[in-house]
Amino acid sequence: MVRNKNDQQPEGNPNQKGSLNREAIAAQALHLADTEGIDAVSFRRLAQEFEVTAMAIYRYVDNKDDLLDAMTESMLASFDVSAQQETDWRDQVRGLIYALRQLLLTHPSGRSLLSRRALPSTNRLRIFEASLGILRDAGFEPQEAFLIFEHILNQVVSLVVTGDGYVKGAEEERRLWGAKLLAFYGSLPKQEYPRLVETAPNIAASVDMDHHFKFGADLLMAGVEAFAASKPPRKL
Amino acid sequence: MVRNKNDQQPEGNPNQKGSLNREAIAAQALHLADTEGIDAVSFRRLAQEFEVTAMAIYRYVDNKDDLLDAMTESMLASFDVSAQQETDWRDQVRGLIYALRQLLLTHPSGRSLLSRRALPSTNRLRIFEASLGILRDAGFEPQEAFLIFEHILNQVVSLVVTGDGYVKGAEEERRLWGAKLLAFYGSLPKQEYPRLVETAPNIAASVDMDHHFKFGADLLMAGVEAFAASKPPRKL
DNA sequence: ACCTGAACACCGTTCAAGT
DNA sequence: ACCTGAACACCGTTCAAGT
Repeated sequence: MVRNKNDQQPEGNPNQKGSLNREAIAAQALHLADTEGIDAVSFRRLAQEFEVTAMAIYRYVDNKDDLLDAMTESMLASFDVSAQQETDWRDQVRGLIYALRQLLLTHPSGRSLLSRRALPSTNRLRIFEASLGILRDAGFEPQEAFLIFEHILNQVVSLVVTGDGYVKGAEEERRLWGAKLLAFYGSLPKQEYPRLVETAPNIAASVDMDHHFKFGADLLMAGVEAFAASKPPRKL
Repeated sequence: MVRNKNDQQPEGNPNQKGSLNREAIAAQALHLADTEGIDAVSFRRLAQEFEVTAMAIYRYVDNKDDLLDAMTESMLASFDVSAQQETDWRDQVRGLIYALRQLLLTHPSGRSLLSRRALPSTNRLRIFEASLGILRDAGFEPQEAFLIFEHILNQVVSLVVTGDGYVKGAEEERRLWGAKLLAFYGSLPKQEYPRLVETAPNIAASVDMDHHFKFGADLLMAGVEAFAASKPPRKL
């Protein structure tokens, strides 16, 4: 290992000129997706970032699908599964939920990446296995455990931010969208849409808000626990 | 009304040559998305379908975003809100869940269309209002009602089919994907991924299966009811 | 009012060629 | 082994022009 990881990176970009490889490409693509949106990720744009031709990237990545796979792996490398070490399964599940939330806050492109139909690679398998383990040890059958895991994944993703296309650090954009939602729902005709007018502030607040997430996580846990309670008592 | 709706439609396409308008464009685009995938929807392709230039479509549709809005409206026109007429709120919510499922089975592109960040048009407002009404009348506060509605929407969408990119009538494709999932998860190293190997059949079965949906819908309802029960008793 | 043609700035991907 | 250049078949969108 002669090369130092930190030699001349222009303004914090994770690319080192001249060192083209799969990991670096995936990391750069992920960074691009998180800061400029998933649509900004293209072979031509990526090539430009590495000061190379678009075709050069095909040496390390089969096609666009494979690139998205690599990005997903790169993202999930930082996923924290330490929640496994809790003693109560409820705390383990809660830990998973909040770890996933943290991941999605750090990587807004996570929503797009995680909802692709693709065979998982090692990092994703690791998380999947750990999650199923927690739920199986809690007393759920395999099918139940799988379904509950899916349930949680989808719900957390939708709770962290409603709608696609958000980008890292776009606080201003979110605020504006929230204001737009409030104005829109708040000014609907009250006779035709009484419930929507009434709920306008809550809809607008859903744009971000920690309270919104906590509320949703509680609802989610209530469902899982209720399901557990409705089963013949084994452990719970 | 001189023109008959049914004069010479080539092989069941909902376009009548020479009658370009917003509704017809939206319907055709939706049909295209449902049968060939959302990516098949382009101005050039759509224009070809109507035997016209791509630019002609811009007379009726502002841009691609507006086109997707119009498609969403076209899709939601067929949404059945008759579940409102049930007497028990649990049946009302169940009715909504199954109506949404029916919509998504008919329109596989629904997943993509419904998860866009956009201001809703009349059909979507109608459904939103009706759903909030059901939940408010059941005794939930505005914020709770909104969150539960979101919860249900996301969960049903993810239950009808896991992963994006499916298309109408692609039963064969789904079957193949299920087989691929089974082979993949079933042949993972047992020592490293015991839970995944064990759960492989359930993961594969999630590709479709009515049982899978019923199971998920029950879990969903269990959560909503548990949340209702945890509140100070007003109606429930 | 409604449609066309040409153009601009993009895509993913293939293939033959360079070093 | 690794990268380039040119090409193909696509995109959304703008603008000036036709009838």
